[in-house]
Amino acid sequence: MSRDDPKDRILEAAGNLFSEKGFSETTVREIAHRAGVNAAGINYYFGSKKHLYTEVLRQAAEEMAIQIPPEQLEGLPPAEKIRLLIRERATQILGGDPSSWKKRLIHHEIMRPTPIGREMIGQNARKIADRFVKVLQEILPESLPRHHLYKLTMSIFAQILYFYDLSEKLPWMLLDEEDRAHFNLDALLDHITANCFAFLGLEAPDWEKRITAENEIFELLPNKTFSNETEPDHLLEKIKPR
Amino acid sequence: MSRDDPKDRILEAAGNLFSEKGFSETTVREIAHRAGVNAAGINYYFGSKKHLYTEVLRQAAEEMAIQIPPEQLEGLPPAEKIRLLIRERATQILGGDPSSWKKRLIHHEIMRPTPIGREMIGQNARKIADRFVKVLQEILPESLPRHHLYKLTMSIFAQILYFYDLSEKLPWMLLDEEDRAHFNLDALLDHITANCFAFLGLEAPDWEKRITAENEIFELLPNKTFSNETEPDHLLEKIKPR
DNA sequence: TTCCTTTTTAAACAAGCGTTTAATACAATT
DNA sequence: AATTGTATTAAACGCTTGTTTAAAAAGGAA
Repeated sequence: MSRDDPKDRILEAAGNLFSEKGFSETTVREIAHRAGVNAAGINYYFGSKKHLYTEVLRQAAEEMAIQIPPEQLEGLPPAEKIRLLIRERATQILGGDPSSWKKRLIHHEIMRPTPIGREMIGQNARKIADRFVKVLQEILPESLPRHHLYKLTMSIFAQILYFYDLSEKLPWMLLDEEDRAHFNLDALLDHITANCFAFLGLEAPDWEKRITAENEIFELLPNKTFSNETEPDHLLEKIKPR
Repeated sequence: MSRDDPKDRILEAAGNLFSEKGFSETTVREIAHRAGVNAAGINYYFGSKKHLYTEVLRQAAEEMAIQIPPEQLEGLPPAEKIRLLIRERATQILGGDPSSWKKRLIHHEIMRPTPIGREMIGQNARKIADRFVKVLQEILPESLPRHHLYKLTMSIFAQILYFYDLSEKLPWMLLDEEDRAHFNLDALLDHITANCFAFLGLEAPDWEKRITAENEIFELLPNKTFSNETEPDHLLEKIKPR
């Protein structure tokens, strides 16, 4: 991971460009230029543009696969498990280092899959969804058909992904500066959770009290930058580096 | 709109290809071939590939702008207004002719805007969102900050868009053939509405009774293929223990 | 040094792109 | 039938793409 290894420089440049403009809009010459290497170097190190993309995508998927260890959830009341899972996903996608290209790339692949990433993302999404469904089954009556659980899970994913997507568009969506400040990670997480809980007929837990307890768990996640002591980061600032 | 007018044939072919593969992945030669004209014909009729795209996009946006006339909403209880608005959006995006490229193209532009379509879509989305917010304001206490209304509106949009997106991915998401059958327009609309109502603390209306009344309104919308003979899902009744 | 391998580069390559050109075919009007 | 304006086409243009080539540079080991 050294800064002057050309291979790493290429990966870094490619990750940023691919995540911003997609595969086919990004040219190898552009990547090479940003990485400070000759265009031929990309084929020298990675064989082809496609191989480079798969490698970049692999790295991104790796980071996205990090999750709360199942043992941490053992024993908790189901309602809190749900909240933690929602928070895990939201933190994974809405939180963390906003300048990291890995989140953007995954989001890119979800929204418009390339043949290269389709399967990789699909399997991953399926696994995460099943984790939600399993917890939901603990709460809801056995008799409830499974598709209801999937729908609710999809609703949660939808909101997380869409709010991420929206953060770039807030300037024209919400003109009011003050309103925009309320679209930060914490607020959105609470909103999504409240939405889910209301749907399930659960009492909304006392957030403030929970948050300190949760943070003990989230400390363990390497990716976390979930701050609740500082004034919450404004999503807008966090996302668009340029 | 005659079938043998080359201009219309180009528009039709371009609409399909653009909506499937996006702007830059689609070549003018491909469009020309599918339209049965010479590649030069595209520039002859539309000036350039970009001009063709804007024209195609304009047609798509036109269809998407069709909405329930505001007079139809006058006098209805706010809860029903919301349900109608949700239904309007869901029908617009999830319903109708699935083979029509117009929905796909708009969805494409929302998910990954091109410079050409960004503003067009943005203004439209803003208008629709404000319509939701205005109705929500009738229900909720004055004191409630506006950003809550926007968040809820975004949640509704998120679910509609995501479920549309998901429909292509269901084969790997839900392996079970039977489960998949429950992801139809009616079921999803009920799910989204129930979700919204639960969040607002509203009683879920009696769907069956409402649906006949609604259809009188939806008859007026040209785009509708909303079937109410199928058994609607009583998601809320089954779930809500409160 | 010399020799051999690895890294880096400028240049060229073939293919595909959107677009232009100029010649042709068509249709209607005179 | 000749003319005029429109529609259509094959061919070519200029440019960019990803990739290859072959030569130069760099780096160690002997």
